[in-house]
Amino acid sequence: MNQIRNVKGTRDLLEDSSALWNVVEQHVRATFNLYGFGEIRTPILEDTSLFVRGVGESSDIVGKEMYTFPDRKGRSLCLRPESTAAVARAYVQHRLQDQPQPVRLYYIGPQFRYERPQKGRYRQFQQIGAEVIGDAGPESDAELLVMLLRFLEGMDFEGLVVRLNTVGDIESRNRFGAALRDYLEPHRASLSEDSQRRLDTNPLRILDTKAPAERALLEGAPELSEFLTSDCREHFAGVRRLLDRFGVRYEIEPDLVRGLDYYTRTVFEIAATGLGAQDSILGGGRYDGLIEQLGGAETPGIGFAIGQDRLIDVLPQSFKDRHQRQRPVVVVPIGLEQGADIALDIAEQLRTAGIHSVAELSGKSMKAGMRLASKLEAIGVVLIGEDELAAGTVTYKNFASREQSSVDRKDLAQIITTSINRSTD
RNA sequence: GUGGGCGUAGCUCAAUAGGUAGAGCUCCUGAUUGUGGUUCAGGUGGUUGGGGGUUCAAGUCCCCUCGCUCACCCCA
Repeated sequence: MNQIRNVKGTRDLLEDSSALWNVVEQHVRATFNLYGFGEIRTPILEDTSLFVRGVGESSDIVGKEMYTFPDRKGRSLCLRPESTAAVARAYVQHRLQDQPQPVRLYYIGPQFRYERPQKGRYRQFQQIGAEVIGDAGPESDAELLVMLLRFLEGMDFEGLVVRLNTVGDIESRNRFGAALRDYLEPHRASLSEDSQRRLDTNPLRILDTKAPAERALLEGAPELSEFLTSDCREHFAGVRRLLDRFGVRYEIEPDLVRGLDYYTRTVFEIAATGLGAQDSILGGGRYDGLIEQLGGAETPGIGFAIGQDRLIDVLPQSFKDRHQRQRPVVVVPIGLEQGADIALDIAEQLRTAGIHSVAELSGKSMKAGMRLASKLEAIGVVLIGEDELAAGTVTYKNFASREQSSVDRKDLAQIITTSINRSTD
């Protein structure tokens, strides 16, 4: 019989890693709240047309990577491939324009894309994202990046550089797209199949090609920066001025264009080393036309998404060390009739005092209990046998010092607490 | 979707020119009846990813298939 296993491109996070995920998520909530962001939780299942309209038909995500299927009544649904479009949908649907603007939201949740898995790329992956909707100024762009860096630095990341670019507004993009098409059209035959298709659907995307021949050809191509409207130039200059003011390190990358069609003006990403080919840990940008595209009023917005799986892959060791899991006290009964009951009583008493504790319930030998305690890396064990039971005491053994003493049951929690505090000083 | 590498115990790996599967770690038990983590002894655990073929004989050779992994592509 063949074993049932997890679906390709998904994974189980066992205790060791899920603890780390939780720590990161706590750090997200703490930091983002500090900047006035509230959490939004949107469904994993959405109407397929949300992404067709929001992310764009010419994008690879919508074109070939979505988990799309008809439900029992034939409606086309999909597992969300990203969350910005869903947040924008919620903004329109719940009339969040009637809230004080801009609205600041963050989310943490799984996303799904049907791709060939590899290092740092999964079919179910987790994104941490934040969106600022309803403010068009460069201040929002800068503030978002400042928050992002505070978040990363809070986890001991060092030397990260933001890769920054502007792709202009719709008008700039259309003018540039036309010029790029005119330039490349004579060379159409020498372009890759993908690039030929993009020449018709979205010429901008050809800019980030890696094919050497195409890169060479692009050397002489018109540049996006020459087609920016004065508003777009001003906006980008504003973003840069503010980033300088806040000491954010960035590099301008003129060829940075992102794969989602909704991006306008500011786009950015941060890469990390140690991730192989999938080295981008986060990406984002402005999407001033998205809300309108989804049926709302003309409303600007900007956001980013962090790949949590990748982030955790490169999490600095010092941060992990600071968040090791709590070590328990193990309560071991010795040859008692109702040993498990009594062990549970004591463990429960310790928990009331806030001490992480585990009762040994197997009823095996005391040795087995002691072994369990060291497997669990316990800070100590509470032993209780006939003598202790009769005297109303227990024996507490501190594993670090190897000292043990007989203490009254009512004093146990207090004694353990002070011994913990002493060792962490 | 395309290409490379790899599938032997829970994990990391052995197995001479095809000869009937083994080690370390983990886990469990024990080393005079109430003391772990070290040490020692013993034990659990595999239809060698699956199917077919060649052969007296296949983990080993051939074919198919599945899975894992890395890269392209794309992106987080």
